[in-house]
Amino acid sequence: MSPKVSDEYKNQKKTMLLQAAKSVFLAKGYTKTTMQDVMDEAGISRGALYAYFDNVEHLYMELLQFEDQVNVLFFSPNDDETSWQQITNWVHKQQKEMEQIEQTLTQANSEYFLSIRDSKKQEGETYSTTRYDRIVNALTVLFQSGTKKGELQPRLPAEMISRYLVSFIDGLMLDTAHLGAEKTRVAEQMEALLFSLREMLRPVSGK
Amino acid sequence: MSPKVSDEYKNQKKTMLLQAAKSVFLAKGYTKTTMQDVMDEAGISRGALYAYFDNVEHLYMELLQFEDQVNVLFFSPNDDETSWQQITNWVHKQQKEMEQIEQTLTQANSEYFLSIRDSKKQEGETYSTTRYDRIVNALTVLFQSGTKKGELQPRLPAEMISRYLVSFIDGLMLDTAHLGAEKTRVAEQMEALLFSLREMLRPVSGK
DNA sequence: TTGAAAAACGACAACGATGTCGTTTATAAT
DNA sequence: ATTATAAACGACATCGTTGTCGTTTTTCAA
Repeated sequence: MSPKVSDEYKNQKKTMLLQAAKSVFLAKGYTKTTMQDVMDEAGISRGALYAYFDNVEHLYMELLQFEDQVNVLFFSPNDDETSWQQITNWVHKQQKEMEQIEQTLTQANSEYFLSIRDSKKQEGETYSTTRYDRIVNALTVLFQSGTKKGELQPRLPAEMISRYLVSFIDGLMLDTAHLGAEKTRVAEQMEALLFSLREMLRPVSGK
Repeated sequence: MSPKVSDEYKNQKKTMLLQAAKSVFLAKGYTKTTMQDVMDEAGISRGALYAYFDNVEHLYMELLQFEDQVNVLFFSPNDDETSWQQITNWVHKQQKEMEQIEQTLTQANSEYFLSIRDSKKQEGETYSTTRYDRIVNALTVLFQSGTKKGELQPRLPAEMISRYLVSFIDGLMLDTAHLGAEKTRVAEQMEALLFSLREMLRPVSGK
């Protein structure tokens, strides 16, 4: 008499299921994906899948958090690069993501967040809120530390610039998700973004 | 022996159905809306509704075009205002829309366009493409005519600025649609936008 | 090797939505 | 009034998805 599999086994299995789910979400987006799809993709039974996840929404939620976990690391304090370099790096990373948007959860993410509207009004503090705040905050901190170090001389409040930046990226991602990277001219738009950021942040030259 | 109702009657009825559909879409968004919902809202039978619209997607498509019809008028050539005034007017109009985003089809629009992904890849020229091009073009023309009149001295290509502007607006609308206008600080972000536009377009002062 | 407990299975009932189609009702020309 | 025709109705068969639950299989400790 005993519990039957290690907790590690269960974690591995869960991760496998999340991988299967991810490839379905990449192919079909969030809204059109069903539990059935995930079962088929994972080659697992109905009962087994439901033992791990209650429904598609929970499934996506867990996948999202799992993926976010990986991406947190980007904004670690970094003294090798100037603040402006860190900013342009981040911007280019976003650009890369858009240029291969088919291999990205961007579209599914948008669908997911849009679908939460009803559930959200009840609660108030949702993961999507937290997520938005987190990224805005990370950028704000970056701008502020750059300012303290004398590398930036912002002409607008740091937080305002952060939000502005996030809005632009979200919009370009959305448009690119359904029109494609060529149609939206991702590369050009990124130039325009950097132009704007330079005007807002005034990075001191040479730094 | 004869046809039974005037073609005008049918148009009126269609418009009524579109109104009913609109109020459902406002309440439930695109994805969650069913033909049944529209029947209930319109107080009409199944057969009648299907006589006018094949399915939800067609229904939304027609609604979208109907609504767009109304909004085309904004960019008429206008000599009473400077180009910069026209631009700020447009920006403020967008702001208004976001501040009452609950009464707006913004959310449903995003859902709708995101849901088209599969159908789109086949065709290539979809309404969403046309729509994007139309707005980009309208803004580009506005910037160019302002430049010719000597009211603007753009530091980037007009079309680049247009796309950039559209991306930002789309992003802020998306974020506002699921976080609310207070959370995203719409008003502040619009300030930041105007700051950027001023730097990009260099409107000559006094004009 | 055995047996208890957990994990995996898959049949099934229930639901909600879809699109069709035979029937009924309303319209307007005769 | 009559009648041909179209509009409106709503019952119905169908489909895909969901979540459950009794059964079978696997796992590991004793």
